[in-house]
Amino acid sequence: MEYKKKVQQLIVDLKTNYLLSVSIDCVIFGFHAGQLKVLLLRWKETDDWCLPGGRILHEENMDEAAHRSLRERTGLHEIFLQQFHTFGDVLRYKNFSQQETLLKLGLPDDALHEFINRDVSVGYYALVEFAEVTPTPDFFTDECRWWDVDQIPLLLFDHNDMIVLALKTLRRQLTYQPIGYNLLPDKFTMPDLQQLYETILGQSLDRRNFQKRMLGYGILERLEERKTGGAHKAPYLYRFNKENYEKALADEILFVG
Amino acid sequence: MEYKKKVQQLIVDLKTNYLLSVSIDCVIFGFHAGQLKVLLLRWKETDDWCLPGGRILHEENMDEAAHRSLRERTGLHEIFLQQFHTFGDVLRYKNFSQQETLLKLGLPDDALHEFINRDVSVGYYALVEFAEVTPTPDFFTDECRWWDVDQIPLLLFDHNDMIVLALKTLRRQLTYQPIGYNLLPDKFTMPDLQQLYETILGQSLDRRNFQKRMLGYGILERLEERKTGGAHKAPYLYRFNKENYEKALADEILFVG
DNA sequence: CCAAAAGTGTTGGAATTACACCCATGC
DNA sequence: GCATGGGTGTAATTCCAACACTTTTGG
Repeated sequence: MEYKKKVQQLIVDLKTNYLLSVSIDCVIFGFHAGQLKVLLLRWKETDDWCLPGGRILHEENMDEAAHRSLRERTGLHEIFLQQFHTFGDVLRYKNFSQQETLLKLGLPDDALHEFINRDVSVGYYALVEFAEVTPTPDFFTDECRWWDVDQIPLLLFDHNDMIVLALKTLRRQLTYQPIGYNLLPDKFTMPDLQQLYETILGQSLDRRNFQKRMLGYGILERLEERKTGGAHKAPYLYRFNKENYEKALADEILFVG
Repeated sequence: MEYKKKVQQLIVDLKTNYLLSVSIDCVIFGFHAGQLKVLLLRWKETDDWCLPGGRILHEENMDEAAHRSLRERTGLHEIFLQQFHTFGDVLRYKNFSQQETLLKLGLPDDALHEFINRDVSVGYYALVEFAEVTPTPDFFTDECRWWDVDQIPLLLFDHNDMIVLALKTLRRQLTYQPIGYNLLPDKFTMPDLQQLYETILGQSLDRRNFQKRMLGYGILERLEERKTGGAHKAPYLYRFNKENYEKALADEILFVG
């Protein structure tokens, strides 16, 4: 069988070209229609969803491996990517019927230990611009799509835990670093930015105070243009001042919270 | 040669019983005489120092592996231990002459790739009570001792980077979580606690404001006793209220900063 | 009795929160 | 013209930082 052969080949490839015992999992956050979203993959022939992941080549930095995996799943090149935790429990492989999966992949039972080892997995989270992503499944999956962060189903392995912790880390980061450069389009309105913050934090903020605060950090440039087409008063458009934005990222000032 | 044989045995042991490609490094902080200290190991027959580390057994949770390593190096059982970053650059193995090391260990050149692989390393930091530690070298080292955190020499691998980042993480943690339970003896004075904070933060704090703040969090219990024997006015002794302390740890309130 | 450390409260300023009115646009 | 959302400033409060005097103890 052609397919079976390909899987065997893949396993050999994994064993020879990649670091053993370590994998990478990515929580890719996007923002659309007032909702924070996460990109998930569905395993072939199943209803089982999981996070996109990858492995590390022998001569490759771990961060580069994460970027590479992300590129493959989203088509994006320059993305904000950050390690948030490394998961090393033996029991990570819950919610997963190995037998069943092997069956579906058309593999013999004894391929089991070749296929799913006990790995340590390094969790990264990424912030990407929703509209620019082209979700792309990999060899083992046949669907890749966005899920609302508050409607995630039961995932394979410990991937639900990963999303929870990634979100927690993101919220914390929001309190000492600016966020938005990687989640919003180039030009955006103040209400857009506020909605992003509110969505991530899960609470509403005062419009006027929020604006004062954001402008106070000097990371925003107001453009001459306004956003037209809305049913109401046209809001100004803003753009991030990349230089000051980077400076704020480095300084780790207290932001919101 | 007896020694050589033992090394070969160790390598076999590593390859069969432990996860490949993943290691653990621990930055163990202690506090003594107004100084923050880190526990370092010196490689046999060299002046090369490095952090204590370990590896993960196949059926062992990563956190347990870290605890086990720590137990072996310090003799301590219940320690505060926290993962802070995972280091995955290919160039982690700087400041390290493999040739030289193999020579000193009395191993042939071709043992090189068996011995030092390119690993991903998970960094943990620990907070321990200085007085209760019994520093213990391992097989590859013949000295284990405390170093002042601001007098660390050039270490093997990327271990200097690890200490810097561990300290940075510790300082950040100090701003949203209480610290002290694992670094101070059971009973301590307010000036003791303040000195700890000042040492970690690297800055002096106002005595009165500090006390107000700490008492405000309700994590301290003042005892009837006072610390006698000092040349001056006897300060009160305090003890952490474990329950409230744990609650504060979980709540992640804003503390100092 | 003097030096050195510890105990304790108050006050002023800065930062944060709360809050209200006017303006533009599409229907 | 009206409903909806966007733009803007001020007053009240809270939080934090600065600060000084008294007490105890050993020498």
